[in-house]
Amino acid sequence: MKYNALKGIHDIYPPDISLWQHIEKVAADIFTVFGFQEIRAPIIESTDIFVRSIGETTDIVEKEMYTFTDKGGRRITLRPEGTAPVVRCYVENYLYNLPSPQKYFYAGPMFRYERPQAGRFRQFFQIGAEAFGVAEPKIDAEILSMLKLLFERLGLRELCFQVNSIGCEQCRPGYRKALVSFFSDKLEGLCPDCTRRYELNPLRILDCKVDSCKRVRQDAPRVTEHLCSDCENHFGSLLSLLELLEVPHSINPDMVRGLDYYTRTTFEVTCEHLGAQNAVAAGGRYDRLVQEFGGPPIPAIGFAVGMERLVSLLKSSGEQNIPAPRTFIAVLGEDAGKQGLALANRLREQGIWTEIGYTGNSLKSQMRRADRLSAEYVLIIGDEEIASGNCKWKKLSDGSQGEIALSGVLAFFQ
RNA sequence: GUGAGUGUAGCUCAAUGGUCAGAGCACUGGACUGUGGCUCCAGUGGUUGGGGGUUCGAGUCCCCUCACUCACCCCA
Repeated sequence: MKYNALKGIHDIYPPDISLWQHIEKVAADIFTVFGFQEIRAPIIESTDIFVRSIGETTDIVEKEMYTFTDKGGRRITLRPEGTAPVVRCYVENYLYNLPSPQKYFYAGPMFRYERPQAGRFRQFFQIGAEAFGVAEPKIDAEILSMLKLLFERLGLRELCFQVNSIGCEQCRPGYRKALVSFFSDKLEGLCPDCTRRYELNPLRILDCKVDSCKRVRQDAPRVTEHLCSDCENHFGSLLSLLELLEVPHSINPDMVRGLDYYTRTTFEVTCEHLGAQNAVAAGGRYDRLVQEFGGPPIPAIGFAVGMERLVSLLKSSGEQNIPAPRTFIAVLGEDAGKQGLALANRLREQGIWTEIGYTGNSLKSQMRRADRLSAEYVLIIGDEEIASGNCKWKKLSDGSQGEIALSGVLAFFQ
């Protein structure tokens, strides 16, 4: 019987894994200098947590969640995103009593039951960050410049930073009304999906890809023109801070995020080389969620980076650094096999990556394997070497070789 | 959930309905009894995704099914 991984769920293994590790390391380093600390929230939570935060009528909650009942009859869901568990943790453990702001980052798998396509999987990894306790747009700008630095460090170019403000509970209802009245006499020009959106969530008509909908909405009211004065000031200062921090960006008033908890600032980082799923990172402010989860009214903002999308961009844009062993021990014969193994062990104890050949293989094939591994040195041990107490070394990059005492090998590599 | 496309060796791909389904790469060995890359030679590797049908004959045509891919939708 041959088994396959589940649809939309992929293994990650060498050589790709080194790229994943590299991204995770660079991200952790950058987040750390911005004062973010790692947080590890569970992968499964009560279903309710996601329903309440993401929104009952969103697609994620309505049809994309992996939900089951556990043996105790509890409704459980595999997290479809990372913010809700972090907020739950923040509130449950009274982390708002710690000095503000509290800033966290996380990395791990998320799950959504969707039809897989380029850049979209049922299990996908996100690296995300959340900052609690600052209402000022300063932190919004910091977060965006942190993302800019991350992508720069990873060597990514041609990214497009888009920002928007979708207002707050004060001004959004008014904007929604304005949209509804704008579209009320234009319904026949909209696609079937948008006529449904008109009822449920008219803001989503703004990011429909159908041409006729694009035409119909051309003169639709802009969210940025319907902000209350607080939101307008907030957005205005964010834009000027982005100038100050030299984060190139464009304002996209049609950008509507799919999660209900967002307020004010929303943003997306997209790349045209990604295909239909072109967002490599996205996020926004969620000033009401902590309170919604039973905490005090604490503002917050966060984002998530899509690992698979990032990996695919990095794979197509640069060459990978595949890690290589420092030395390869080629052995000829039983005794040499044993001595080589013992030597390998001593080298490894010193933190030197050592590979060893197996006596069944010819020297030629062992050399070939050392070459394929890109080992820096090969040590050759056979009967002659055991008898003389020396072994041969060869540097593969230039072919130079020589002899050293078996007892001096450790020093040779240090 | 809807639509389209593709399934042949580990990978990338050939093969008018007609001998035994091939090539390159990779892997193993040899040429070079103990020295990698380059070259040459050989070997390993296939239920042509699975099932049914048409036919003297199916990798090729038809039907069903499964898987994958892309797009819609949705989103990281």
